[in-house]
Amino acid sequence: MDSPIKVRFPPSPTGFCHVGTARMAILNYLFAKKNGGTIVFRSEDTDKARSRPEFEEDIKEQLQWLGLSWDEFYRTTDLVSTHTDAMQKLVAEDKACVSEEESKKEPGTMVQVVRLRNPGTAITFTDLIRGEITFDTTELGDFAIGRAIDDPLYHLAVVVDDASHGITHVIRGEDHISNTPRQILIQEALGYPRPQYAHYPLHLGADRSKLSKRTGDVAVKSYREKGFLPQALLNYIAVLGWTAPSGKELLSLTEMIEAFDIRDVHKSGAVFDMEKLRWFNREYILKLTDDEFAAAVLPIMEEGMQGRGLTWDQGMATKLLPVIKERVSVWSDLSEQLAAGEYDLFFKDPTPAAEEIPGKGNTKAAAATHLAKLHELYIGASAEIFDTPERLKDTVWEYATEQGRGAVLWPMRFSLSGLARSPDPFTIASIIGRDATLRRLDAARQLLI
RNA sequence: GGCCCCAUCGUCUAACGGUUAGGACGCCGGCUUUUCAAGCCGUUAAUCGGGGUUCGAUUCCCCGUGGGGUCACCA
Repeated sequence: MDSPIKVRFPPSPTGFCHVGTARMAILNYLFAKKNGGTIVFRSEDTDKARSRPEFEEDIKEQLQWLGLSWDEFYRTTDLVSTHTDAMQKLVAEDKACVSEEESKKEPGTMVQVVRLRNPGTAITFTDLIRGEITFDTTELGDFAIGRAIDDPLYHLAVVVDDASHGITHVIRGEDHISNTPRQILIQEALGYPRPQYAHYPLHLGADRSKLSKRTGDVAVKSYREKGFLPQALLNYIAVLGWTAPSGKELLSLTEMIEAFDIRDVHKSGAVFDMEKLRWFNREYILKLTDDEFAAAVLPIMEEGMQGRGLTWDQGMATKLLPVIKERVSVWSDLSEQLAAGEYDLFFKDPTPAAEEIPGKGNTKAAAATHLAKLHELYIGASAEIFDTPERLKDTVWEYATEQGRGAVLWPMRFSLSGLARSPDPFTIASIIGRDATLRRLDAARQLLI
């Protein structure tokens, strides 16, 4: 009977939750869930100077936002007495020693340091992702495991904590590969069992160096603030460095758990590609129901309208939803479009420049004629044609085709939008309605004479 | 520099000795009811180099080269 699988999320609360933290959590989560294991969230706060509660809070919050969870929570410092016991045991057995040394941080002052007496053996361990890895540990020397007998350092704390909690699998980034022999040495000195190790590659910045603040955005919170959907970020981070046997990229958390096998995690680092993340996000936006989409978009629009000094019109905004859906990959795109005034035309009449109304190669006189004709066709048609862009198109299509579509449609679109780039004229007309359409067509025509 | 890890299109990857080296994102081009967006279709593009092993290497081995990680009284 195998012992139950148990993994850990061991972030140190010395910074905000970044994508590397998320990646660590996702891989551990998928592995645990796939194998019926449990997860313990351990806040590694042994560095008292740099650890801060708000960082710990942020890490929990962002991980939960992504849809992840854990079964137990504790802080490394909760176990200091256990760490002290372990160090005392090592000292008593002469496997470690306490020495007085000159402080490296404050030269001149003497400080106590606990060091492991390194037997200098070769350590070989099997990595679930990379296979056998061997280190000659003599070069490590008698490395430090505590600042004092009651003040453990990272390596000692990790080993004692993992053993105390019965951790069976240590899944972490490859920056920990070289830490592994040290930790195994401590385990062996303490007589602890060795967990299974798996080291996954790191995410890289565009310049292929370790992803950092310098090489790109790393805070999960900043992606959240930009308006990325948690499912999309989660999916992208998971798939960047792991491929499901099916080869599918778009996977829900449930599907990922189902398909997960630690052996399918890649060996080499991958560049974090913002464009592809945006594509994932758009795919997830498209999966949203109309209600979910409206709930997310309307508040952003209201804020954007305020920013433009325009009166909020929820009915109009609601009619605009389909137009927005095809122009947005991330919510921040919408904020930017709003700020650029791209949607102003739906909330107030535009002020098109007369010279731009005809469009290239056409005269003002011709444009004025076309606008007059469009006005005539629409005013004579039944009001229901404004219900759909298709009917609005059908009403004038024959005329437009006959006169040259560009020559007719550009003036129409420009009169309605006042913009060189905008949604098509029929869509605009159906959204702003009959009155506004007729009014704008006529106003533009008058500018031309 | 020592040690460790890694190496297929621009990017993310598939191909577990035999494929016209496949897919995705992006790029570029085309189509669709003017512009923009979206959508659809299509094109371009890769096995780091050199030795082996083998009838046959992207795949196995060795050596280079390149990239990354790590060498704390941080985690």
